[in-house]
Amino acid sequence: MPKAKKSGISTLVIKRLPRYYRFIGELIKQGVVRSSSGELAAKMSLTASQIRQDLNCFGGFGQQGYGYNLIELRTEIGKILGIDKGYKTVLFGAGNLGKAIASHMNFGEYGCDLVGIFDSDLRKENEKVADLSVMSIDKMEDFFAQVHPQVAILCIPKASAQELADKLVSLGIKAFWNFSHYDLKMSHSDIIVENVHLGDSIMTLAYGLTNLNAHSDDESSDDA
Amino acid sequence: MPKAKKSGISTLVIKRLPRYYRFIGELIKQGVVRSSSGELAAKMSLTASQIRQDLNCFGGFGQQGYGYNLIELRTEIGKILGIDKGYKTVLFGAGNLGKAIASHMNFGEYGCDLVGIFDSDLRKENEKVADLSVMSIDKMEDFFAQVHPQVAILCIPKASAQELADKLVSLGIKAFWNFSHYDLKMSHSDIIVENVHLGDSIMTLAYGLTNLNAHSDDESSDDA
DNA sequence: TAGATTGTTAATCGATTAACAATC
DNA sequence: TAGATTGTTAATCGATTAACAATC
Repeated sequence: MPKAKKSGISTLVIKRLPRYYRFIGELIKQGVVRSSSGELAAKMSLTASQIRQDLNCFGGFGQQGYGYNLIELRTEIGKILGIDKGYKTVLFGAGNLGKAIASHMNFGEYGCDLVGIFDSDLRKENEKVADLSVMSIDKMEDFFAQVHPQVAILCIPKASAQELADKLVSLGIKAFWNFSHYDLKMSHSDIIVENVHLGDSIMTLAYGLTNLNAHSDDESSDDA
Repeated sequence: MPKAKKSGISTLVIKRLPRYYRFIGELIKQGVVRSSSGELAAKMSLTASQIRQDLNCFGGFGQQGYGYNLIELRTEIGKILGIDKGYKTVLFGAGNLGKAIASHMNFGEYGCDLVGIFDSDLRKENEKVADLSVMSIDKMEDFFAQVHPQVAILCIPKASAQELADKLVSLGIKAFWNFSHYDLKMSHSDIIVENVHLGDSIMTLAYGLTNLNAHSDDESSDDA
C-alpha cells in the first residue's frame, strides 16, 4: 500500500470527499456492491473524469475493467477523512442554534465526539442538552486540562468570537466550526477554521429569485 | 445607469456577494465612509483584482482615484441580491433544527420573510415558534393558495424530502433551502436549490486534523 | 481473448492575478 | 497638475474534461 501524496490537495477536492462518502454510503445501504466512475458521475451530476481524478489524489482504489468496490471505497474515504477518529469536540453557546447543533448532529458519523457544552449564562448551568449538562464557562480550563478537546464549535455572538477563539487555541483547540457570523482570523496557520454563514447561504436563494425575475426584460418588477 | 449583464455570472462570484455585503456592512457600522479594492482585499483575504473583477460583473460602482463609497456599494450589492424583496418563505419540519433556523435567523436581513411553519406531527400543531404557530401539513394547500410563498426551507428527514419538494413545486415554490441530508434533484431547471450539508462541513475539520497529524511522517498515529 | 473501466497524461476551459490606460 | 485607484484587457494559473494506453 503506497503512502498516498496527502499534501497539496486542492480544497475543492477535499470539500467533495464528504459528498462522495455520503453517496457511496447510500448505494451500499441500497445493496449495491460495485460501481464505476461513470455510474457514480451520473448519480452525483459530475463527470467520470472528475471522480477518477479526485480519488487518484489519494490512491488507486479501483480496478480496471471492474470499477470500484463500494464498501472498500467508502472505507478508504472514511480513513482519509478520519471518520473513525472521534475528535473530542466542545460546543460554546447553548442558545437556539447551539442546542440544535448539539442534538441534531450525529457527531460520531462525522469523525467527532461531542464531550462538552459551555455557556456564559449562569442560568443555563446544568441544563441538559443532548445528554450533556451545560457547563459554566468558568469551568472551562479545568475541563480542558482533563479532557483535552481538539475541536470547538462556536454558536456565540460575533462580538465575543475572536477573543474566545484565541483563548481556546491557547488551551489546545486545533479546529473551529464557527457559526458566529464572524470570519475568524487565526495567526497560527495550522489552526483549521470552517466558517459557516447560513445567512450567506440563504442569500444565494434570494439572488437566484431576483435574477430569475429579471430574465424577462420587460418585467414590472424592475424597480430601478 | 446601464443595465448590467446579469446572466452568465459564475456561481463562485455569486457566492462571494453575501460576504462582500457582510464585510462592507461591518465597515459602515464602524463609521468608515469609503474604501478601496486594496483595503477591502486586505481585510477579506482576497486580492484587489478579484474584488474589482467581481464587482464589475454587475456594474462600475467605484470611482477612479477615490475608491468605493461603502454605503452606495452596499446598497448596490443589496439590490443585486434582492435583499429588500422579502420573499415569502415557509419552513417544513419543526424539530430541533427547524426551530433553531426559524428563531435564530433574521430572515429580513437575507431577503426573505418567514410566513409559515409546517410539521407533519399533529401534536406540534399550534406550538409557537418564532412568533408563528406551527401548522399541520394538511393545511398546506389552503395556505399556499392564499399566501403564495416562493421559498421553502426543508428541515425534514431525507426519506420524505424529494416527494415533498416535488409537491411544493407544483404549489408554486421556486427555491429550496434544503437541510434534509439529501441532495434534491429538480426537473425544472429554473427551480433554485441550495443543499446545506452541515455534516459535510464538519467533516472537513476532521480531514484537516487527520491530515495535520499525518504531516510528520513518523507519527505514531499512522494506523495503517 | 474481448470488453470494460481504470489511472494518468494531454487538451481545454475558466477563474484568478497582473498590468495598465482611463479618469476622477 | 500629480496622485490614486478604478475598469478592463492580457497573462497566468489551476481545475475540469477528454483521450488513451494499461490492465483486470
